[in-house]
Amino acid sequence: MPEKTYQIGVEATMEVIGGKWKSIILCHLRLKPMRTSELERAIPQISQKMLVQQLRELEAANIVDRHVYQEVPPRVDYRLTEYGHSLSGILHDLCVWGEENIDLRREQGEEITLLHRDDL
Amino acid sequence: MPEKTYQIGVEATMEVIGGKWKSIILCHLRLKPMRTSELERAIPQISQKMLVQQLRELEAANIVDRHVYQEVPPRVDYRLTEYGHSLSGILHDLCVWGEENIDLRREQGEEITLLHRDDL
DNA sequence: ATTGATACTTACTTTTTGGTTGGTATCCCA
DNA sequence: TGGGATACCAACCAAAAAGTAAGTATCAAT
Repeated sequence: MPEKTYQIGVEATMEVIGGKWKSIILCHLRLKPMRTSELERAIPQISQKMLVQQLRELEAANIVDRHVYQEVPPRVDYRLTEYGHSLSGILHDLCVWGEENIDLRREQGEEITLLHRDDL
Repeated sequence: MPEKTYQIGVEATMEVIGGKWKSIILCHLRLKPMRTSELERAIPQISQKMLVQQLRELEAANIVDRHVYQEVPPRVDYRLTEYGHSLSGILHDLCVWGEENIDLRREQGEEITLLHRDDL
């Protein structure tokens, strides 16, 4: 087996929550389980392909659990696993820091808007 | 001016610390100011180009300050700005979570190594 | 038999990110 | 006069990530 090495812990964390979409998805799932279509509505810019792909990667990392209801029409939701919840504090802090960053930049004259402030 | 919009705070945060290198650089600078050559040694996989490029972007975001000493041979170091320090807690948590993630994966049989555990 | 709803899946293209190589600039010192 | 040391920059190319569009599968209701 080829050995994988990291220089510093944050590298491993960023493999899990890095990229354009994973942290956004996780910030939503942190608050409640959500169906595919709900996530699509909450993250309007994401394509179906990226949503599914990122969810699969989060499942593989044991962060997200895919829950299938035995119903017709089909129904699935996604939720943080117990291990996934260990990211909850970090995700919260990332959201809050970003909100403050946006406030600051707007005060400095940047044209910038935050649409949905999830007050957590 | 074209208005920039975010759906959720974490998007803005990830613009600042996202990508392959920024969080790693910041985790080092969090502990002490460092010279270019020191950062190169601390992050052996990074190319000069990426190091400089990422530092410039962090400067532009007011996270990192470039400090030039008036000496020959030239000497420069980089350090977190006061605003940059507001990320310190998050950076610490990202490192710690990653270290624990690596431990867990090794316990589960993955061939995986963390070279430098900065005990903070 | 056709449509509607949901949740994917695949093939293909574009964009973004990162890597390599080879350069510049400054000044001291031998 | 020509290394050596440090920091940085530019041109070019490769690889990875993300976007688009269209198709599959299931089963119920009409």
